[in-house]
Amino acid sequence: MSINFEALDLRAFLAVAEAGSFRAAADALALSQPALSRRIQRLEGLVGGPLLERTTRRVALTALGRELMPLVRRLLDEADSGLFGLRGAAGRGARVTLACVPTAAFYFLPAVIARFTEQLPEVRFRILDLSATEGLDAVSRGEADFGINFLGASDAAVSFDPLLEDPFVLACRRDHPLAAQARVDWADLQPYRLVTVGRESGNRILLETALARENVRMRWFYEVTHLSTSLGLVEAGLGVSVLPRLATPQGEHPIIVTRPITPRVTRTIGIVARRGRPLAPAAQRFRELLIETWADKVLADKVSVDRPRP
Amino acid sequence: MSINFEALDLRAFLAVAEAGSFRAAADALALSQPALSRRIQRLEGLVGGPLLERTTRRVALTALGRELMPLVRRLLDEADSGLFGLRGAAGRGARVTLACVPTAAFYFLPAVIARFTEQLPEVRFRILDLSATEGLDAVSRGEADFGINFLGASDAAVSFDPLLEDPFVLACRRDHPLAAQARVDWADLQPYRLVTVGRESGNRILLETALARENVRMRWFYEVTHLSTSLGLVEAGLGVSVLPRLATPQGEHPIIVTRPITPRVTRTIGIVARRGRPLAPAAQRFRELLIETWADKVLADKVSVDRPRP
DNA sequence: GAAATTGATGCTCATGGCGCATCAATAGCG
DNA sequence: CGCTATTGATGCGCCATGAGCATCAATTTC
Repeated sequence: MSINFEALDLRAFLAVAEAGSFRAAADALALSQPALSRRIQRLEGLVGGPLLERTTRRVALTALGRELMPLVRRLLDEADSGLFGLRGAAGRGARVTLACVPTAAFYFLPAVIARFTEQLPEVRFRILDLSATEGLDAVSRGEADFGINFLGASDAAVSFDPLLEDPFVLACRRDHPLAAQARVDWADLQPYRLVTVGRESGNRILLETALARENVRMRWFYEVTHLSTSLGLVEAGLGVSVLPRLATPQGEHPIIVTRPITPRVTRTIGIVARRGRPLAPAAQRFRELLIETWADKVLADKVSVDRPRP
Repeated sequence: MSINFEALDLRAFLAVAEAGSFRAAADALALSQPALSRRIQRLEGLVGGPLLERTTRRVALTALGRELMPLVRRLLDEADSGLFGLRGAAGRGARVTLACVPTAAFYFLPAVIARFTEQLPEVRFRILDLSATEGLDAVSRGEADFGINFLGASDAAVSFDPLLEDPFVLACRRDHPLAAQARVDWADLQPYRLVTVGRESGNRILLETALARENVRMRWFYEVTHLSTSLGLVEAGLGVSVLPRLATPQGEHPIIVTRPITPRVTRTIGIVARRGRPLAPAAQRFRELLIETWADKVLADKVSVDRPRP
């Protein structure tokens, strides 16, 4: 039969021996005096005899207690230095590598990285600013600990934890006729030249798939490689653009405004990570902080889109 | 901040590592599989990272887990051998020394020693068969772990835990006139020759003190050193005797009978132990068993006669 | 002798740990 | 490739445990 002590039992004994008082020891361990008294009694039960000789005014070790002291010191020293060393190894010098679509990177990461750095200042970050498909590949190949992406929900090799629903919106100049409307229909966009990203872009694929379901065809006049270039052309007055909300200017912009489009088309942004492979401690910790920070801000019901391969 | 692990956490981890299976490890530790799974999760939380990489069919240590293994082995080995060594010291080769008045020794001890020996067969007993005053001195001087005595209740140097109230009764031959009565008064004893023990005897002192309060004088014809000799003289027909109930034959005796005497005079038999000095583990254990065995058989309400020195 | 302080204990309540039921995932086999 | 058996994880309910509060008896100091 093994003896199932708790570290707190040993710490209680050590604290009493060093403080010479149950009350002082209780304070040192953030316990009440009765709680500490019971811890000592529990240890005495485990060991099989009294460890302390005490009156209401005096505490001293018994012979058995004196015999136990070096063992308790050794056990706690080894446990503390060993476990702290391991916990430190989980953090110190560690690097978290993330594959993020750019819009997500700038929106999600700064505040969370700031919080994280308060707790584990030595962890470094490597942020792969990639397209959605490239980011997904990086996660699948193990080149990134995890990614923030809007693709992956139907990929069996990765898990997908949604963070939020990001709607596609119209971006146009303030003096554009459509700017006068509080919201626009997809049909309202027909008369105007549209600026879009390339057809291999994840956003483009997503949008066109959604619009096909709504029986809507878009007239693309300008095709660019990056979403930020889209906004440049809109600002120059060459057309309007349909962009994810997070890709548009946050807050007031002197020239560009955004308008919601109905019927509403959204993309789900979430955390993608390779299945069956635990994250390194620092990455795991960061992931938890990310979810903790943004889960409260989910704009729609959190949707579990993680489904097994057929 | 310290890490408050439990020995069971460490044992769970070790068991899984050795068994290669949560279920097998759970069996080894007499836990259910879910309980063991949670123990592992708890340890991973304490350490700050995953210790095991597992699917439903395969369990392997992570790098962090491999790093933790030697520390866990060392901690548990040290704790187990150290604590078992101490627990053994509490039991093995131990000797319990008791100072008992003879009547108590034969009445109280046999059954309890039998029970005790079932649990700790290697503990030896030394029973000092002493008079009450000698027994009290032996306890006070530390020559005995504790004593069973009817003196000591008002002695500040010892604690007194009552076990039972033992009344003084009349012992006479079956053919004696007093044997015809169901009970006798102290006055009924006046016409007869009394056999008693020496005036330095604790029983004698106790009895005379009690009778003085009842305004009763005794006519002692025979004075002997031991209570057992009293019974011999009664049996020989030389007189009657007043003895503690426990000193008289238990059960049927062909020649001697006992009769209760009114008003009732009793002595309180209890455990006396030196104050402020914890008992050695085996003695403490025996004392607990003694109380446990006999506390249920207290003939009168348990009386707390232990009072502080003025 | 009174007062202050301490360790132990009774009591209550919230929490934690366990086992059961169940699910999803995995591996083996046909 | 589909089916089956088994496993680790999780939700849930229940019960035991551990904590703090109130209080007591004992000790020490003044």
